[in-house]
Amino acid sequence: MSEPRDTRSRILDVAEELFSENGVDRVSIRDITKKARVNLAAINYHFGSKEDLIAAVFERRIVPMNEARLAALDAVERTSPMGPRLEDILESFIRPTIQHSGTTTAGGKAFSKLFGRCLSEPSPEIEALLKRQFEPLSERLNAALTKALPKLSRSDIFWCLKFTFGALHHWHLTKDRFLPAWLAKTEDEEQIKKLIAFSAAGFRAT
Amino acid sequence: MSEPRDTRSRILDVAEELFSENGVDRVSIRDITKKARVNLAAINYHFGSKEDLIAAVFERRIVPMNEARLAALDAVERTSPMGPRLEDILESFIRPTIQHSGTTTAGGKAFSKLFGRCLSEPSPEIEALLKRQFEPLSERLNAALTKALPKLSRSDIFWCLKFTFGALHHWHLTKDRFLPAWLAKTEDEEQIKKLIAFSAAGFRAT
DNA sequence: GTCTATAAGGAGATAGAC
DNA sequence: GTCTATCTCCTTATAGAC
Repeated sequence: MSEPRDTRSRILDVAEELFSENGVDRVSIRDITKKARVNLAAINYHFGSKEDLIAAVFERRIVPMNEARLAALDAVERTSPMGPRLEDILESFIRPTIQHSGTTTAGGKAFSKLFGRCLSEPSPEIEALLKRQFEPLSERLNAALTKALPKLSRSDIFWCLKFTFGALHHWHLTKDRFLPAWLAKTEDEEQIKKLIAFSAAGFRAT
Repeated sequence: MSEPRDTRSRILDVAEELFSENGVDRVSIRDITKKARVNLAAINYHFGSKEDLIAAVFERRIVPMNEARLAALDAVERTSPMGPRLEDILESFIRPTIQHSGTTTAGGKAFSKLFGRCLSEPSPEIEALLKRQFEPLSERLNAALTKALPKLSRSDIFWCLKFTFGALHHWHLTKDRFLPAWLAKTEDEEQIKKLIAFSAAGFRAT
């Protein structure tokens, strides 16, 4: 089970690893097919083009991640019919970040870099992909937050959510880089809790 | 004055614009020399290689930006010998972001994308460049924040600063993308103030 | 400093056999 | 579905004339 799998999956796994390690533009389809030990023509056969492969690699992670976020938001809204606490709303979209691009698997480690790359990637295809994947989630979060913080304007909520997402993403992207020698090791779980507290206070101060 | 300039500067200007628009790997030296109306061989003559050109483009912005951050930190420390307020420390590194990669010039707009790209760029040269450019600033900020928030541990300060930097960077990178139709237009100046208040509350809640 | 010409190689994609 | 062979194009970098 650790090696066979079908050609398509092997390509996805290797592509994710290499893309995040070296950047999509610096990885050739030759690099991928060689490492995956599949034929050079397999990528074009299974995915159509390199561009479509990039989208497939990305969607394989982001779709379940955002589904988990929506499910978590559903869950807290069901539990608190009066509207969930701010912290619970924030947790519903922060926690799936580490659970689904988890630090456990090699591919998971890879994904945050790939996502960061997509954010600064100006390709219209990727821009559309991001919009499609995040718009419904963003709408739901904004609605829940508006209910939890009735004194804030919609704009304020939108921008605070952007700050929070930025903090989350940058933490995830660089949590094992640029660390000073004196820094104590901390569990992801603890850092998530800190981020939730940090952001919640930020929202309330606005 | 709007067009002549020397070959070297013309290359830097055009490279910054094209790199951020299309990504460093998707821009060839041919694209740059053509648009800058200089000879194809000029990049290798003036900069040595494409890689060195990328570093030069990046450093041209980041060096003065971080100098401005350090100068602002010096200034608030001089004004408050007992140690500056948390908000003033945060402002000293947040404000230069918009002033130096300013939204005024075309090149400035370009820079935040280029920076985002560098953060998710795994090239060892760029990683070293970032480290060299940010380590002294990070040390200074951590020291000032430790003084302003004596109850926090060094680790907590480090991670909160990372959250803040992430929020700042992501805001800057996406402040004119992924915006819902209903969103009211806001000035950068106002958003900076919101970010300072947001982060300061986050630090104090930790 | 600037230019032309070219070297030397890697890229994505596909036709067509098996 | 898989493979080989190949087409076509574009890349960075440099040698050497002006």
